[in-house]
Amino acid sequence: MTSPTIVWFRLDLRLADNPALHTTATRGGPVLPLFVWSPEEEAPWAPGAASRWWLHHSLAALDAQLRARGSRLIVRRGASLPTLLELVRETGARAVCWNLRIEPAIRARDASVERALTGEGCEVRAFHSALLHEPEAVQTRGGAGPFRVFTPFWRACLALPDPPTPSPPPETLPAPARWPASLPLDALELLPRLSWADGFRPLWQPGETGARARLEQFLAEGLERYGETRDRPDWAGTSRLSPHLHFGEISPRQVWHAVRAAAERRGWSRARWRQSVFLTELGWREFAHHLLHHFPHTTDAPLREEFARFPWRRDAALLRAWQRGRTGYPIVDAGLRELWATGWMHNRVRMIVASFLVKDLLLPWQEGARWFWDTLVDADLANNTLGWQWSAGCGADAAPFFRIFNPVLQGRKFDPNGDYVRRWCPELAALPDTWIHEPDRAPADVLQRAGVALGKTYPTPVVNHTIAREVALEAFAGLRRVPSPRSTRPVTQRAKGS
DNA sequence: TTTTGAGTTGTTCGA
DNA sequence: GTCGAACAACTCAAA
Repeated sequence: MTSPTIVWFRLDLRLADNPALHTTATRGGPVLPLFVWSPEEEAPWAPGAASRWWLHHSLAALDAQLRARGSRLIVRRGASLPTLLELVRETGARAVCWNLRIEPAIRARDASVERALTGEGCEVRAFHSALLHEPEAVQTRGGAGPFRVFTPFWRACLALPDPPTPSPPPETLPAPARWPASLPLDALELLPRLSWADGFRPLWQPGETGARARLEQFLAEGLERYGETRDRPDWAGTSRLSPHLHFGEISPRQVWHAVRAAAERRGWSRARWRQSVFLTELGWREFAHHLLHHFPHTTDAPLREEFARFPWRRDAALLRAWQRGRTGYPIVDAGLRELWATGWMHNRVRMIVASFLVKDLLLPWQEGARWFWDTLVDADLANNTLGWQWSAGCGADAAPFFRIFNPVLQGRKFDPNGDYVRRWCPELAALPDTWIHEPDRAPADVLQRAGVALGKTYPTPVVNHTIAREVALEAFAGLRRVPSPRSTRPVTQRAKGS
């Protein structure tokens, strides 16, 4: 009998389109599915509290699926390498397979694990499956380094051959003669001690089955009008696949090919589905991973170096007001409360609250990235880093610095009836539409009739947006006044009118 | 090498 | 109320 092979599950908690599992299952010999909980190795970006909640349920789902195929998930806790070596010794395994991750800390760890395992005479095989295209496969024509602008990056991706067709889940997985010990999932203590995550459960179905169901529902109901509906937080216009994609319960290749199949059923042209807004969002996920792969320091430091001397504020009270959804700007507060209650926030609102933190409050984007990291069930290092650097204007393909969201206008435009605000800020629910996004300007009698007492039942604005905008523009302009050390040009004149 | 066109997601102001 | 222009300058990617 062939010796057993360990399949080391990480962010690929699925059976279908899982090359590490597929390769192992097809070559015969017992399969040992393993998950190792080693958050210390991911520091300083170990999974946050909301991610742990998701991970617990996703691992339970994976174990159930494995058991349906005569297998099971071995759960261990501790440093990856000694844990793997121990299992190798216990079982006589001769090979370890996994699917690659691109996070800097993980890449470094995997490299040393691979060296050590190989040194012990263990075969190691690592596969790409987290992206449509391997990071090195997407290159500028001149070979002048990685892409830093989304549009040409995505054009280059679309010019590549379609990503490989996903493999089906293995029908059976040969079991070892004797199963090695496994911790019960609860021993990992992934679930919160306090019951703050109770609100998550009815909204999400972690695991491969839930991911597939979510995708099918979106393809049936959301794909057609995604371009128009995706910006409306009061509607369910987005796919909500992000946590499933993050944990690898579904792969971008599966999404790609499912979109293609759905489009072909509807007779869409090849150009139409490949250039659809939804697949372009998958392109942003690719781009985020591409950037993290090539610029690993950007998780903590701005890509545009001049932003390192930006005069960010340090104000714990302001930060706390933002985190708790008590800024006095309803669309901002609604978003942050949705995040707290559900572990997720609509993409449009993520941009609004990010712009508000960075440009209205002048708090460092890293604080926002940290908060999202701890509270989002879809917290993903590549996407989170890209999103925050983009919002702060310090990233690769960043928003121009003068693009400062007006939270009142954004609210009116994307939550025109105030349904989203009323849902998450119920203390404002009785306000008429006219004032729902701007309660501090509502006449006193309107507030009274709606039962709103500003400063008591709902906060007065923590900053005046008009003034905050001016201050932010001035601070961003200050970055330009100081020439970079290597610059030989004269100091740029301030724009007229200042 | 130099040049050229372009760049997710916006707001404000003035006609 | 609506519409177009201005808001900066820079860097990227490709010709």
